[in-house]
Amino acid sequence: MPTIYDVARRAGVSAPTVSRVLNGLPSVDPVLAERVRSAVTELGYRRNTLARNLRRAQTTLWAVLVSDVENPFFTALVRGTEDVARETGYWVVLCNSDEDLHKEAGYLVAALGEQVAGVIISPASERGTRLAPLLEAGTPVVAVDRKARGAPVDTVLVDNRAGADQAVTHLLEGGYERIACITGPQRATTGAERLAGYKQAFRRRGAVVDQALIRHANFREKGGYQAMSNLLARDPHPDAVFVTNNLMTVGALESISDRNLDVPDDIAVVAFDDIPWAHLVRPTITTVTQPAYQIGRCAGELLAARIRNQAREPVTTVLPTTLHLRESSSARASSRAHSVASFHK
Amino acid sequence: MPTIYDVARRAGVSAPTVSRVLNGLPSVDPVLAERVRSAVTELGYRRNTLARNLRRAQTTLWAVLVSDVENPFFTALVRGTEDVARETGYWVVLCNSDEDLHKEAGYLVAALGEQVAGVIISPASERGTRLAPLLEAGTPVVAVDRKARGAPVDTVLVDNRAGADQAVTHLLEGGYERIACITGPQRATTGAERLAGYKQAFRRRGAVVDQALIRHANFREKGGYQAMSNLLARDPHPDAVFVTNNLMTVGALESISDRNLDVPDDIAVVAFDDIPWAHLVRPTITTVTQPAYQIGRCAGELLAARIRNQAREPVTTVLPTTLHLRESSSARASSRAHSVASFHK
DNA sequence: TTGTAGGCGTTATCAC
DNA sequence: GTGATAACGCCTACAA
Repeated sequence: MPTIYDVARRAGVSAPTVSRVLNGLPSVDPVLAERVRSAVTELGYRRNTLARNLRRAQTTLWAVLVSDVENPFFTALVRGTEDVARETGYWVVLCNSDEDLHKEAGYLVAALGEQVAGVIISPASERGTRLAPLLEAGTPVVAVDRKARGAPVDTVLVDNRAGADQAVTHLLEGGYERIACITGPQRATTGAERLAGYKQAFRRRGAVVDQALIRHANFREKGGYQAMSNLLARDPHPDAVFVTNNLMTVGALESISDRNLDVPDDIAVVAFDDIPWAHLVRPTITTVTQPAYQIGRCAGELLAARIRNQAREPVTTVLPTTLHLRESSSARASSRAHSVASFHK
Repeated sequence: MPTIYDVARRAGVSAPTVSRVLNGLPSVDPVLAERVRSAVTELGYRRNTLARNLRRAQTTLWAVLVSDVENPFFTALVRGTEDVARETGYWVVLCNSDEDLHKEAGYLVAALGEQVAGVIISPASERGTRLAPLLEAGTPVVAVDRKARGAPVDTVLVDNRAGADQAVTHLLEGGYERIACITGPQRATTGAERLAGYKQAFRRRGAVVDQALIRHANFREKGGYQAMSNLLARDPHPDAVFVTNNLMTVGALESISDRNLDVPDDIAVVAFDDIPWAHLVRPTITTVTQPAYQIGRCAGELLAARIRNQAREPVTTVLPTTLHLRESSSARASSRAHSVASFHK
């Protein structure tokens, strides 16, 4: 494997000059630069990234720490980040915290050790996620999807409260009365804020929130299933449910199906997050969708900007959600004929 | 940031001894080892991975190059690999070739430059994917999901031909006659082998393959949609279709739905790959499922084994597929009453 | 079992 | 604008 010295010898220059050409520094004689470039191609020289990393005390890696790689929301998000990374010359290391603070902590330690150029993280916990060591070491960090407390970092979110409020208001206006909420772990801000939006919708209409209809689960299919089963065991059971993420919704729908209940006749469903291939699911599901890919892109751009300028004040970008009305939440039987019609375009 | 020398000084030993303790080498006096360990914790020392990488001329990264990060098959596969990587002390760098040979080539060059410890790849092309430079540099490579020609590498596959044969035989036995096939790009072995299995099913029954019912698409939803639309424009249109991957199946189902055709009454559907949340889709889809997570684990284990022993002969592991009979392929009207019953458990 | 010496390939610093 | 020199932090001989 040729080194920078082999190139230098062949081009008749010194090693630092080769380095300058390789890094595109302007202060090099064009003639020498050209000699260097041809020497590089002749020898088939490739820069040793490892040596470069050591010398510069930094890699060209971004660590993206998501809560669940198998959740399509995060996959789409990562795709957005990945595209920005490619455009700006970075690699994306994808890590999966599994909503597990220990696993997450392990990855954060590793990211620090590898001296990654930056970290994008959906914190497993608002308070429990320890970003301080990274920040103290000067590693740029962007929080995504969820807030991180006590750490002034760039953040990309959606307006969870407003999105949830809109979804639940839609149910209230449809005539539903016993509207349950299946939300995520309390330590994640998404779980908390979507629950807050749920409550807000009631309050604005002067309605009372029934705490007995609120469940906290783990953002997974299984958690959604259990929470829904638990809710359906009540008498009377809820006539509608707002589920705060996509995977829990799948579980909730299974539970409803297992009891041979009909959506929306027996129970209406509105979900936060997109359900991939929602158009193939019957009935189709009303959702609050987030611009996942855009969130990832935005986080990537903020990270790239912070790497360029460490001093900049941290910013928080809030992207909008969209309520997609579909069959699972059509208005109650009394007024359904009218409402359903309006859902067909 | 303390270095190995700071630790050495504090522990009253030399730097190499610290290194030995850190790397768990046995030839260290237990007393000294203990002194080193406490010095490490007292100083909050963390090994500089970059320097280590340079010295060892290797990283602790695995590059996993998949054809489509947003395809749940690959996501599940990556989870399997990731788990093995964690168990063996590696990081997974996830790269997305997007079935694009140029993008793939770019990542392969980068992997070489970063001196990753190993590469797991689902080659975008049987012949076009250039693994030679990696292999010449001594980088362990495992091909996954698809074969790579001209490169003797460990490989993890499923029996695509048998799986496809089984699926199509099922349709033939159900009384379907004009069975179309939507398969992937010819350069990917999965596309070719599943098509071969389709043809094999016909031949074994002495039936004739109608080339006009075969379409090649890009393994994406859109490709499946277009191919299906094209097939449905025929008169008479096919009475069944075998689609060779999950995303194309989604597209095909959309196309069928757009024409207001009924599955399986107007056209039966059998898909290769699992459809996530297949149980929520109506009608439920008959699928040939692959053990995606296991494939990923297996690839990870082969990679770890090859890193330990470069000399070992390359092996190919073939995992089985499973045909899941569901509603979308129940036997034709003439005999449906009987067959449907057998599908309900 | 432990320490000494040297180098991995690059880039930063400083003269010139 | 260019080159000599040193250093990044670690690990692997080899010698003791």
